[in-house]
Amino acid sequence: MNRRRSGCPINLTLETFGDRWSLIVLRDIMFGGRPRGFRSLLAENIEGIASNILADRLKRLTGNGLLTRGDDPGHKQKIIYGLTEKAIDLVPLLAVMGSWGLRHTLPSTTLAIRAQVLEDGGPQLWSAFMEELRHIHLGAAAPEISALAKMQSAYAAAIA
Amino acid sequence: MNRRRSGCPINLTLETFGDRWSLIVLRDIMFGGRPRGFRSLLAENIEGIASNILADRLKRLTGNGLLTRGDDPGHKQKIIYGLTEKAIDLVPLLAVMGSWGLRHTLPSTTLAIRAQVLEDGGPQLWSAFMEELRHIHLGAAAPEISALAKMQSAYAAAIA
DNA sequence: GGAAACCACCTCTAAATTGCAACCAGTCTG
DNA sequence: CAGACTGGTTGCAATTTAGAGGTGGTTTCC
Repeated sequence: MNRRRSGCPINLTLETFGDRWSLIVLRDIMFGGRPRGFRSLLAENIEGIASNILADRLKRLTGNGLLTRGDDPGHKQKIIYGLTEKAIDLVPLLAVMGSWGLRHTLPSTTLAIRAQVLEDGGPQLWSAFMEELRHIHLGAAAPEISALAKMQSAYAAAIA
Repeated sequence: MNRRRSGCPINLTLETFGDRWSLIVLRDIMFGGRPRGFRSLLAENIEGIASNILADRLKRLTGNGLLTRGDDPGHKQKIIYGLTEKAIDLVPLLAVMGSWGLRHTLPSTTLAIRAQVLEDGGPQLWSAFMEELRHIHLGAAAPEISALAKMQSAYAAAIA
């Protein structure tokens, strides 16, 4: 039972996912384009997260209402992690973090593309992306614009 | 020499201040209304930061170009920490974090006011706040609108 | 039907970080 | 010149992290 350090909303947000890995895990699920299993999250994470850290964060994030744990109908043992509305509501935060990183750090050109698309698209694209995530993770209707597709094509264009 | 985990802008941002205390320290200097000294930051921090942690974070943030260390002309020993442009550029991030905290955590009513004012004011008020911070910390001209004054009066109104 | 691959973690260990309380030397104030 | 104030530092215990390897069960392939 960890009592809260203070009732400041910024502090409470920080207490929820203000460590070096939680947002990385959320980012991977968010931009991964589908709900994800443990192995795929572990293998495809570019920062090389350790399996015990990943297990711990998935547990915490699920406990804090940011992730859902679902069964895979085709595999009794497999667990599928999906985003909740609370996590989807982090899209603006991730977008703003990406923008700051673009301006004040030296990101690799290919990995910067996603952040650049979100910055250029602005709040309107963020909303479309959130709709898309509700479609993917919560079963809502598919939106007209696919932010993920925009990022994909921007990435493909940059490589060519 | 810690080499970076990846070139993703979100990750790089996280590596810069993605721990439980860095943003708390920045928040205190940002909303404190003036450049701040060590003792004042230590004594007025509501989360009860420890002095060694504060010293470490001030060192790191200064090293990362987010804070400036200035002398106090009236006290040879005193050091005044101020924000750099890089840190002032975090206003949107803090605002968005505050908004998320308002919606998804249970902040105390008085401490939520600041976040609420920033949310209601939107990007336009954020810009005014950033101008104000440039005035306070970088010696730029004073802006017409004072976001800090808005927060103050909203706070006063809420108490009455 | 047996082997190999895949599944979500768990265990162990060492290293790093955190939190706490006490302490310090120089500086200004009454 | 005593006491309060300055920005820290030191030592220590507890927690967290990182890395390597292992576990028990499931599904797939031949």
